[in-house]
Amino acid sequence: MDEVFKALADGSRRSLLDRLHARNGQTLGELCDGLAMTRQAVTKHLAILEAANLVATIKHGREKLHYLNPVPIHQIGERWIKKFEHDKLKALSELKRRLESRDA
Amino acid sequence: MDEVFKALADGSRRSLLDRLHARNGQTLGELCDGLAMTRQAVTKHLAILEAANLVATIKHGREKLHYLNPVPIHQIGERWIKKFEHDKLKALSELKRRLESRDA
DNA sequence: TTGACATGCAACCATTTGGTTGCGTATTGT
DNA sequence: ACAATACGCAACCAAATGGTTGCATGTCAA
Repeated sequence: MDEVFKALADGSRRSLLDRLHARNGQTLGELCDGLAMTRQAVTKHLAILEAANLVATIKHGREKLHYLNPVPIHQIGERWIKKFEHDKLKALSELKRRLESRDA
Repeated sequence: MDEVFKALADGSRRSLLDRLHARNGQTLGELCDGLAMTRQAVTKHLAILEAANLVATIKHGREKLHYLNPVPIHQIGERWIKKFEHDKLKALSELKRRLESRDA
């Protein structure tokens, strides 16, 4: 879980996931297009995403195809974010009350 | 948004949020209890969470009270995670198909 | 009033991170 | 056959990160 959070922490990596979401199965070269970064840097980012199980790859000849795996993202939503949604209003009103009364 | 992702990337910070979720409005000293870390380190983590708008603080005498703000967490769920949930099955089956057939 | 308590602030440190350059290797199209 | 293509690997680098120690400051209680 920590690996997934760390992988998602970087904007370049999130945009790589976005691009795979837009078109799945892209090669390394395709994923490099338009990026202000060397191919080797992109490789490192993809390796981190792969280690976090967010992308899966298969070699096809001399090309490497990258596939998005949205399951860990979904898990973060279910196992982590969900528990904070419950008390959204509760927490807000509690803070407001505290802010308004100095005599707590 | 990037600030929130970065803030959530650290396990210590996530556990601070968990502790505030369990009991809101804790002081710095209370949040330090049981942590294998100096008070100053905890202060830095809380500052990062505050900069990401994940906690709000109010000074009360010589103590500083910390309140959880779950809104940015909720926003990540809505604006980022949600769009990846849609094609969960689609992506999986697509990958499976690729893995099974070498002749793509 | 004064000592203990809760916190703030700054300098410093090691490690991690995100990126580079350079070179090697396998595959492919002509 | 061979040059171009697509990628892998390793060394290196600057900056960010996560932590520390030391000291200063404001507040409360006896």
